[in-house]
Amino acid sequence: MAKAETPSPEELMKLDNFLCFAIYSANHAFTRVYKPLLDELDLTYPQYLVMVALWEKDDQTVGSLGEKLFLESSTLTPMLKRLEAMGYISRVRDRADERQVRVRLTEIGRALKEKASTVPLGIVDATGMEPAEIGRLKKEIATLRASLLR
Amino acid sequence: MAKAETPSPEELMKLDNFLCFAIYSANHAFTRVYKPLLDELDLTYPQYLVMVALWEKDDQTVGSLGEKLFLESSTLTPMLKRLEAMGYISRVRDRADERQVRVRLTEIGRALKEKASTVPLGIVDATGMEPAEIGRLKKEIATLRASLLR
DNA sequence: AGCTATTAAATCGCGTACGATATAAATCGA
DNA sequence: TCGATTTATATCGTACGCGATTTAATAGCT
Repeated sequence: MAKAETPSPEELMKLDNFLCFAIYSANHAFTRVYKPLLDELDLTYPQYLVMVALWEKDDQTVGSLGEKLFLESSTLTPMLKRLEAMGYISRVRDRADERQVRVRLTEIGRALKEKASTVPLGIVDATGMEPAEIGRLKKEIATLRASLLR
Repeated sequence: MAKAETPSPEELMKLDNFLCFAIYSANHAFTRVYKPLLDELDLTYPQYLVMVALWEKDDQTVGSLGEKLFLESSTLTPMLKRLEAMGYISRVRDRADERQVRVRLTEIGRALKEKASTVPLGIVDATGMEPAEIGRLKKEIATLRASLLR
């Protein structure tokens, strides 16, 4: 019986057959969908992800945020400074270990969670997918990410 | 019988349940996997995607490249200038329509395709997935992208 | 205690990425 | 044909994102 064939090098070199490109362009597409929703909150898409991480667990170090978001301190530090300047978070050196910086929500930052509560529905809507289907795809991609980072 | 329930707002607000975050972080993961492979070619990951598009179809305008890659001229113009400075492509105003810039591979740029031919295999390998599975996932994500851009 | 190694953030340089705007060329209409 | 509109790139300002390096603080070892 016919086995699945290894794709020819020609087929492998077509942009539209690249899984990485699908992900690359879907990521940009998400950014565009989020833009109008996040403009209301004065957040960029990456900033929003940081806020989501903090709403889920307040008082984290730069390092632990970086682990969760898969970002380096060289990316986070400037972003966090902007969020601080906007009054959404505070950045304070840890008294017990002065190497670490503790990132905490301000009252305003915490309150923003309510205002942001309608965002996920808007996104789910834009995907045109059922929640269960979204969950399955999300899981598959998270598994892929884990393989890539191995 | 039990129907799939709509997730609670609490569940919806957890970072690890975000499809967008899975894609966002998988995209970064791909960038990291590509890095060592593309260093050999002196290309960044986005530059590589442009080259792939040109290897597939030479002599394109900035606009048509942008459509295929979902990028704006404000992103492409500087990128293309770098690829031109590296000697991989040429940028020439179209004689018939001076508004357009035709992007063409140089001999060196064309030759680079051979050197890049082993890259896709390395990536497939890093995904830990079967080609058929990769194709299916790629298709799902492309469909998602289309929904988001609708 | 004192020296070394490690760790956590921050800084720097470079390359995307986009929205808004500018510039220049082609098209369209009266 | 000429003026207004549209189209194709380019430019500018802002914000990621990372690798390499720096700085400062802690941990670890003798």
